[in-house]
Amino acid sequence: MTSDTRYHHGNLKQTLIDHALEIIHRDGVDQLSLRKLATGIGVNQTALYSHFKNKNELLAELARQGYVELTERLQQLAQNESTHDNIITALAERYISFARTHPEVFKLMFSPSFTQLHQNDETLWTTSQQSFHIYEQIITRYLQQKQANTSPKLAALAAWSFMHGFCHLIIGDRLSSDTLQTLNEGALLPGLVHLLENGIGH
Amino acid sequence: MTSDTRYHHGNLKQTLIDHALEIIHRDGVDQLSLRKLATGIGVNQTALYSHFKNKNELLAELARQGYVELTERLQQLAQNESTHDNIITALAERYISFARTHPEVFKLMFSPSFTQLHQNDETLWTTSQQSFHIYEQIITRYLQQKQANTSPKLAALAAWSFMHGFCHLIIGDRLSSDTLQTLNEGALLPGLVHLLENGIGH
DNA sequence: CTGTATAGTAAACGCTGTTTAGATATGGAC
DNA sequence: GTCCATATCTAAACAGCGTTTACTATACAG
Repeated sequence: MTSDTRYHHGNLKQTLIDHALEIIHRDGVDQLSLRKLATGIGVNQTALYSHFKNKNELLAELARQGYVELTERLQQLAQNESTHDNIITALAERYISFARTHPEVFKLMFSPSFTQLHQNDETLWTTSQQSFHIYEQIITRYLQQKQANTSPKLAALAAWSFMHGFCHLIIGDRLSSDTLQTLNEGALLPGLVHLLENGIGH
Repeated sequence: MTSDTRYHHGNLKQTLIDHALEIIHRDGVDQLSLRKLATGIGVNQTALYSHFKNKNELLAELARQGYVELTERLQQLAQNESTHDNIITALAERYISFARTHPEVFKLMFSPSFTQLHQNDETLWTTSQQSFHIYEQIITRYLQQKQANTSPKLAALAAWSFMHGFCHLIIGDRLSSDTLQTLNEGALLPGLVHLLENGIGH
C-alpha cells in the first residue's frame, strides 16, 4: 500500500502546515485557499477540519510557529551578548532578517487583524509575548551596561516601535530603491540604530 | 419623483464611498462586501461597477482619501510650527491621532498588500508620498533649528519608522492596558519622543 | 424627436469557507 | 482474533463572495 493511496494520510496536520507555508511564501498569504491547499496534497477539501477548527486556526498556527522561530533567533542573541559589540544592532539585524526571509509569515504575525486571528487561542498570544519579553530583556541589560537612566519599559517600547515600524516599511515596499540598496549593503541599519541610541537631534 | 425610487441615483459614487467608510469603521475592513454595501444603499450589487473598476479600486480610493486627510493634518502643522514648543511631539500626536480615529482606514493605507492595492493606480502612490514628504520636511527643519549634524533623510526614516511602528502596535492591540492608559493620559508620547530625540542610551 | 453614452438591473459563473452526513481505517479491550 | 469506539477522510451541499455578461432605463446633445 503506497503512501499515495492509503486512506489515512498519517501526518496530515504537519503536511498541511508545511504546504501552507510553501504557498504563502510563493503566492502570498491572500492566495492561500483551503481547497488549493488540500488538493495540492491530494486530500479532500474538508479533511483539514479534522485537524483545525477552521482556516483561522491554521493561520494562527502558522503565526505561532513564526513567533517560536523569532523567539529562538532572539534567544540565541540574549545568551551570547558578549560576542556582539553592539547588541542593539544585532537585535535589529535578527528582527529584520526574520521579517525579510519570512515576509508572509511576518504579515500574518503582525497583521492588524491579529486580534481576531487568536480568538480563543491563548497559546498564540502567550507565544507572541515571549518574543517581546526577550526583546525587553535585552534592552534592559543594555541600559544597565550603559548605566543609562532611562526607564527600561519605555526604552523597550521605543526600540520595539522603531524596529517594528521599519520592518513594516520594508515588507510593505515603502522604501525607495536607494534606501533598500543601502540596507542590503549593511550600511543603513547601523546608522539607524545609532540614531535610536543617541537620538536624532544630537 | 422621490429620491428613493428614481432609477439614477445621481450621486452614487460618493454615496458608495461614504457608506463603505461607515461599514469599515463599524465592522472592520474585512467585513466590507460589495453586496452588503450596495443593498445597504438600496442599489443593485453590480451598480458599483459603473463607478469603480473593481473592489480593489474602491479600497484604493478609501486609502487615497485617508492619505489626503493625513496630509492635511500634517500640513497644518508645517505651517504653524512656531506655535508648538516641540514639533516632533506635535507631529507624533497628529499621526497617532489619525491612526486612532480612523483605525480601519489606517489599516487600509498601511496594509502590507498595499502594493496590490495600488496596482495601476499611480494616484494612490503619489498621494501617499505627499504625506511622507511633509513628514520629511518637518524633520529636516527641526534638525536645522537644532543645528544637528544628522542626515535629514536618515533621521526622517528613523522618526517615521518609530512613529509608524508605534501606531501599528496601537492599532494591532499589542500594547498592555497600562501602557494604553498612560498614552491616553498624554504622558506616554512626550516620553517616547524624548527618547527619539535624545536616544535611549543617554 | 432621435441617437447615443451613461447608469442602472438581472442572472449567472466560478470561487471561497464551512456544515452535514456518511464511509473507512486505526488502536485498544476483551 | 474480534469487536467497538474513535479518529480520520470523503462526498455533497449551503451560503456568501467578486465579477462578467446581457439587457434595460434614463439623461442629454444634435
